[in-house]
Amino acid sequence: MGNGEASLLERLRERQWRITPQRRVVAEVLHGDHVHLTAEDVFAGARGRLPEISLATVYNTLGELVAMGEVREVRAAGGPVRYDPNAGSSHQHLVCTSCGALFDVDPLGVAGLGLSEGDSHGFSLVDVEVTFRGLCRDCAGRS
Amino acid sequence: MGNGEASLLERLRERQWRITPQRRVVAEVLHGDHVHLTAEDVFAGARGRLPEISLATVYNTLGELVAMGEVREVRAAGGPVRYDPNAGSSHQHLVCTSCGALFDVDPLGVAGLGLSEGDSHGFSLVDVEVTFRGLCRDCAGRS
DNA sequence: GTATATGCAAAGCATTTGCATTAAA
DNA sequence: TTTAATGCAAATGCTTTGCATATAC
Repeated sequence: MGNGEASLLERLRERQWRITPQRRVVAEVLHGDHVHLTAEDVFAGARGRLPEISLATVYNTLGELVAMGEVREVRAAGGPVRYDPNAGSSHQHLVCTSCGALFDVDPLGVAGLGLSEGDSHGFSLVDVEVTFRGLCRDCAGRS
Repeated sequence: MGNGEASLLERLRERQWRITPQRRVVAEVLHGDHVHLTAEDVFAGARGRLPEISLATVYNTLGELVAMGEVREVRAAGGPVRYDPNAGSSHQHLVCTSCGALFDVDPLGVAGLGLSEGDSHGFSLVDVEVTFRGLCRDCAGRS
C-alpha cells in the first residue's frame, strides 16, 4: 500500500487545513488501501476513537475531503455513498449488482475491456461502464 | 439512432410483459438516444400523455425496467438517478462535476484514457472511472 | 482574539412500501 | 376469473442545514 507516500492526515496538514480532533479521527479511519466505507462506517470507526463526534460532522468532513479532491465518492447500486481515500491511484471498481460487494481492480485489462483472471474475484461480468469527469465549458469558464 | 432496431415498447411486448397504459407511456417517454431522464422527468413526460399516472408507478416501472436490463441507471454527482434506455449501446459518459451536465461519448478513446477532440464537448477532464458490473461468486451461486 | 468547526435536532429530498382498488390477459 | 398493477399517502433512509456553543490557530 501507500507506504512512503504521505498519509491522508499528512496531506491535510500540508494543505494547512484546520486539524480538529474530529477531522483527525475521520482521516485516520479513512487510512489505507481498498477502503470503501459508508458515512455510517466512518462514523462508527470515528466514534471508537472519539465518542463525542457527531454524524453531522462526519458528513461535513467527508464532503469537504471530496471537494478538495482527497477522497472520492463511489456511488454503486442503490446503497449509500462509499468513500474511497485513494485519490491518486486506481479507480477501477468491480461491483456486484446483486449484493453491492465492491472491489478495487488494479490494472485495467484493456483487452476487449475484459478483466484478467486474477482480477475477476470470481465475478461473472455483465458490463463495463466508463465515466469521464471534469468541468463542462460553462463551469470551467465560471471558475 | 436505433431505427431498424426494436423500440423499447416492442421489446417489452416480446418479453410478454403486461402492458398497461402507464407502462406504455413510460416506455414512450424513455424512447430515443442520449436520453438521461430523472424519475421526475419521466413522471412529467408521462403525465403529459396520461394525466392520472402516479409517481409511485413511475418509480416501480423504472425499477422493473432496470431489473430486466432494458434501462440503465446512471448515478452521477449528488443529484437524483438518471435513467438511460440505451441498454445495448455505448455506456461511456461525460459528467460535469460542478453542474451535473451529462453527455454520451461513443468510442472510447483508449489512448491514455483520453477523449478525442470531437467527444470532449469542451470539457476539461479531471479523471476517468471504470466500473465493471456483474455478479459476485456468492450471488452468482445463489441464482 | 477571531474566524471557523462542532453538536444537536429538525428539515429536506429521493425513493420505497402497505394496502385497498382496478384492470390486463 | 385470476393474477398482477395502480394510486394514494405514509414511511424510510441518507444527507444537509440553522444556529448557538466551543475551539484551533
